[in-house]
Amino acid sequence: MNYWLLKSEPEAFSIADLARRPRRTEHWDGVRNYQARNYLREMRRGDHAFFYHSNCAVPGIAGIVSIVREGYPDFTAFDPDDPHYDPKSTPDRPRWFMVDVRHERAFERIISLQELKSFPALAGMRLLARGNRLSVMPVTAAEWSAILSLE
DNA sequence: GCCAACGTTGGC
DNA sequence: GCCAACGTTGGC
Repeated sequence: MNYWLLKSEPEAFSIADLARRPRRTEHWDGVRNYQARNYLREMRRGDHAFFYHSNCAVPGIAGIVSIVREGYPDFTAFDPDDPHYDPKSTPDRPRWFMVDVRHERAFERIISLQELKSFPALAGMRLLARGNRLSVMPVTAAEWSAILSLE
């Protein structure tokens, strides 16, 4: 099993929103960055991911989701009315992909970015790299368990 | 709201 | 293929 981190602005879609979806499952759409897209396509059913809240009062990790459907074309790219519309992505030649994620659990508290930064075991974490803007990224098994120990 | 960092676009 | 201009991300 591999580990990942997925960013979302909670004002747009939070971990609580995911918990309220039917079967606590939703597609993870709107990724429009090639590196992030490639990571989405590497995800396998049963992989786990942290749900990270970005661009909000207390940015940090809010809980855990699992991958329940592997990469398939992101249909929001085909919709001219969608904010993530991309005319260069077509059903015949889809450029962007998404996965389906299921809510596993929300943490009792947000493990804040500030706290992650202060934890030496996480010094090399991709999320904390200078200037990092990726919204989908891998997490190592060591980082995963270190973060769980902070909970 | 500011702005640093980064990715993408497009002229050449 | 270079690189300036532009748009976006996301912490603060």
